[in-house]
Order: sequence, then structure tokens, then C-alpha cells
Amino acid sequence: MARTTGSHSDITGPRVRAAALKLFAQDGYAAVSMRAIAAEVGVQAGALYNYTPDKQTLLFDLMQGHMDVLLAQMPQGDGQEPLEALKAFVTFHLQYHAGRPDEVFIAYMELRNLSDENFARIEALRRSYEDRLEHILQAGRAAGLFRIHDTKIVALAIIAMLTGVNTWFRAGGRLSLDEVVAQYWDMVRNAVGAGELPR
Amino acid sequence: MARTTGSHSDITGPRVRAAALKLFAQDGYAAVSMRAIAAEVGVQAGALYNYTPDKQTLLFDLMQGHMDVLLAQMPQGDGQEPLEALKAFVTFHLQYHAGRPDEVFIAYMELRNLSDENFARIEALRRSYEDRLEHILQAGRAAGLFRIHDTKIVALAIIAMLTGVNTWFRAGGRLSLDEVVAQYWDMVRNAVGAGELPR
DNA sequence: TTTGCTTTTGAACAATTGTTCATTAACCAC
DNA sequence: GTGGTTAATGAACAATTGTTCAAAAGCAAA
Repeated sequence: MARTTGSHSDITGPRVRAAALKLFAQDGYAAVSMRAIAAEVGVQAGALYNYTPDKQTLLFDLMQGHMDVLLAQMPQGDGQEPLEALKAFVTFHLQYHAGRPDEVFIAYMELRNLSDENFARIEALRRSYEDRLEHILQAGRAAGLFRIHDTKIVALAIIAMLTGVNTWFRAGGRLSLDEVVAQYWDMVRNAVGAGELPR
Repeated sequence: MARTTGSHSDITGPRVRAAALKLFAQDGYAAVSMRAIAAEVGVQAGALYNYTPDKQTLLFDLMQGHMDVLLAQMPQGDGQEPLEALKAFVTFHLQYHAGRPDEVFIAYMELRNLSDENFARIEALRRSYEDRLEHILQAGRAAGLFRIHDTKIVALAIIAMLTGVNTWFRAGGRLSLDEVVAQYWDMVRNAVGAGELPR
């Protein structure tokens, strides 16, 4: 046999990426064989190499795609006041991450399986994301709105807290996403010392 | 050749666990071969099976050992008031985790490489740890000290925030551990709505 | 219908995997 | 020293790994 009826790169290509995403998230990059990905697509292993030069690039492309969209879609916050910008960041982060659990999981679980060069590229994108949050925090502190000390630490702490949601949140579960967003926004606002006045 | 001069199970045993710990943390369970562990110890692969029935058990024992010590050493907080108990928890968590980066890393990165049975056991230990924090939060809310809504979410958020420290903290770096603890305690206390009064 | 392009197969490759076990040497109490 | 116990070797195993490639078959425009 050779080419199969109905085969098209426009169809197979996305299916290869989808299968890799699903399996990498499920079992981990190192534990997923190219044959397993091929089986998920319904194809032989050799066919995958029409869509990626190698397994490493397949992982890298998934991670880079995720980070690119994350950075492109995140709120810009131009001219917004710091508290509003922070709220927008928190809301965006939770909503974006809740909608893409597999991408998120891979993006921070499989960092060590990247080659040195690829790791550096993803790390740069990640840092850029963190920096944008830190800028909001610096602006808020400068305006006397946030009572925080080290903006770098606070930025990392907030992101860790928010990203942790993905370990337990499931759409259709006990809490709606809006409820989750409301509670996390409460905590973040309080954590930066911008909680409600009455006590 | 056979038994080597100076070989003793009291020495080799701990070295096997130490090598596995180091390599699993560095490269991931699936990416580390038994031969790589053996090479780190300075022994042939076959010798490892004097110390573990198989690779899976080696991973499980490391994780279980970590969780057992974590639960044994964590503050009990008997009769302590909630704010003090929370502070003790935060301090303990940060100090314990900062001192054992490899164990911590493995304990939450390699969960998916456990067999179903082993996963359930580790998960139970983890939940027990989370529950102890949640009890503190419930007591604080009942006493009117904490202004929080869902104690389960707050517990998970706090743990995620604290555990995230391990991704960047290095002893001897820009910040001392005490400074880190102080800043995280500030954030946690504020997050639960028990911040300082003056505003 | 022919032609050229696209897409997949399936076999082959060298390397590596976890694990077993007969064999052998070092250790240690007597 | 002797003998039993302990601890390692090193070869062997079947299975699986990522990747390559000639061959073949479907597709689409002429």
C-alpha cells in the first residue's frame, strides 16, 4: 500500500499536532512514542515525518504556538489604571488557561525535554509574559495603590497561584469559571494590599 | 568479576536512591534509564535490583518517603490560634521545600508515571496535607479572622503559590530564605483578608 | 488518459530499554 | 584458614525507540 484514499496534508497535519498535544499532556513527552502518535492519527509512524522534522520539533512547535497566542491575546492595558490592568490580567490568565489545559500542562511540564536552544526561546517568551505583569505591579506600587515589596516575587507568586487552578478546575464542576475568577481576584487584590477598605 | 572490594548494601542502597532522585529530578523518570542510574552510582545495572524490585517502585519509594517526612514534620498547630497556625504552615512549607528541591520537583512532576495503585497512595498523602491547611482556614474563618469564601480553593491557591517558589529560589541568590518567607507571609496573610489594619 | 505531484506504506536500521540470572569475588564470624 | 553469606558482574532476552527511504497509490490538471 501507499497513499491512502482521502489523505490530505491539510487534514493530517492538524491531526498530528492534536494527537501529539493530547498524548504529551496525558503521558509526558518522553513516554510517548512516535508510533503512539501515529496510531492516534490512524497512520504509520513514517508518515509523521511529512509534518515534522523530528519529535523534538513537534514538542517545540506546540509550546511556541501556545506561548505566541498567549502573548498575542493577553490584555495590553495601555493607559489603564493599575488596579484595572491587574484585574484584566488575572481574568485573562484564568480564562485562557482554563480553556487550554493540555497546552498549559505541556508548556510547563515539558520544559526540560526541550533542547538547550529551544528551551531558551520558550523561556524568553515566558519571561516576557511575567514582565508584563511585573510592569503592572510596578505602576501600581508607584501610584501608591499596591502595598508590595519585591514586584518580581509578587509577579511570580501570582502566576503560580493562578496557574495552579489547572490542577483541579474542570468545566462543569462544582464551581463555574466566573466564580473561580471572582475568588482568585479577591485573593490577588488582597495579596497586593489593594483589598477593600472596610475592616 | 563479581562482588567488588568495599561494596556494602548499607552504602550502595542510599547511593542508589540518591542517584535516582538526582536523575529523575534532572531529566524526568521516563528519560532516565536504569543503566544511567547505575552509572551514577558506579555500578552495573543488574546490581540495582538488589535494592529495588523495579524502576517503578524506586520512584514510588522516593515519593512516599518525601510525603511521609513532610507530614511528620509539618506543624501540628494544636491549640494554636488560626493566624499563628497559618504563619507556621507557610513558614514550614517554604523552608521544607527550599531544602529539598529534587524531592519536591519529583513529587509533583512524576505523579503521572506512577501506577494507578501507587498514584492513589501518594494522592491520599497529598490530600491529607491540603486538608490540614484547610482546617486552619476553616478555624480562622469561623473565628471571624479570615475573610475568605471557599476554604478549599484558598488552600489550593496558597499551596500553589508557595510551591512555585521552588522554580526560582536558590540558596545564596538575591534573596535570603528569611526574606522570601517574610514576603510570602505578607501575601498569604493579605490574601486571606487578615492583613494589617492601617490603610 | 497521461503526467507529475502528493501522501502514505512498510520494511529496515542501529541503539536502547527494563529485567533476569548464573557466576564469581569480597566479606566476616568462627 | 574455612564456609557461609552478601554483593556485584556481565551477558543475554525480547521489546521498543526515533528515523530513513524506496516503492506504491491516490489526486488533479492537462
